[in-house]
Amino acid sequence: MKRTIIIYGISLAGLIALMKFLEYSFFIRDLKLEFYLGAVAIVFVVLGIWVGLRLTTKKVVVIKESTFSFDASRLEKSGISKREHEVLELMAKGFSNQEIADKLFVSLNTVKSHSSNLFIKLDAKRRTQAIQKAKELLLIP
Amino acid sequence: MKRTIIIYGISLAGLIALMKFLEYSFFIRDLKLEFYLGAVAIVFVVLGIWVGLRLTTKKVVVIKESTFSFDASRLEKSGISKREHEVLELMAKGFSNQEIADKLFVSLNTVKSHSSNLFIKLDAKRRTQAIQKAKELLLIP
DNA sequence: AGAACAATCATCCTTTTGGGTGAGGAAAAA
DNA sequence: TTTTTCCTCACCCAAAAGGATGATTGTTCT
Repeated sequence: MKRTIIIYGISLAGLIALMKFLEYSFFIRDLKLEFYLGAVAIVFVVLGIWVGLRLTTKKVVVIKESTFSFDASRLEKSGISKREHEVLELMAKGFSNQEIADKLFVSLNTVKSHSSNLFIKLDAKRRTQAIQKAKELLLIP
Repeated sequence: MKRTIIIYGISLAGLIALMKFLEYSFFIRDLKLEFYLGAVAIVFVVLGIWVGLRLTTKKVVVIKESTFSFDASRLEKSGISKREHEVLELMAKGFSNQEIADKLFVSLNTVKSHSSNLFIKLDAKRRTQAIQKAKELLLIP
């Protein structure tokens, strides 16, 4: 970030110096003003685009994280029920079965039942594997 | 994409027209050439930045999906060693500790040691939570 | 050379997870 | 009205995961 600002500042200073030089050089007398202005415009457009690219590089993550649409058709096709899906989401967030049970106001055994069914439907042996597969199938963000 | 090009083209045409107008207007005679050039440069830098932002917004998703760079600085900052990172990656793929041990040609106890250290460094109590946090920190894809 | 760290492995113990099985009630589909 | 599906819960048992602690062997930094 700091490097970007420094590079940009140096480039700007260099271009201003170039402008000063051109202003009093023989070019200004030979070429038309329009061409001179056009050249300056093009240079600064390129510079602006470059700066714009630099500034946006970091936004990538935020945009990607926020856009996830729950597609009901994908859920139906996998045979996972709503309750099972809720358990799956909390699992992926790193909660234990007991914590999930508390959040959903059901017993620990119920959560275990849901998770067992999930593993069968997702063909997984562990919860981490189930999460991984569910993410591949875009069932969870 | 097409709209961006059209909008940019129109803006450019408008600015060229403006330049033409200014060239023959009274401003050109009153103001110094330097100020005129400076104004043009600023306008085109802003335009360039705007174009640069437009061009990158749509590419965002593609870039995120395909390219994940392991940033060594992020690893150092988190205090996670290479071996621990390997274990973390295999964990996230859904492998059990025993499977990870087999893949890395070490004992089950070693994997458990690494995972315990990981949980401390990531401030997690379960492997699912560790995976979740590691993904947030971009330590794993 | 000594300190610090990474990687390896072990033992003991507790908690969590997962598999198998069964069962009751409510809601939806046949 | 049956049948099916979903949600709920229980019990038992086995496997996996996790916590605490300590030890050995290299490598790297001071």
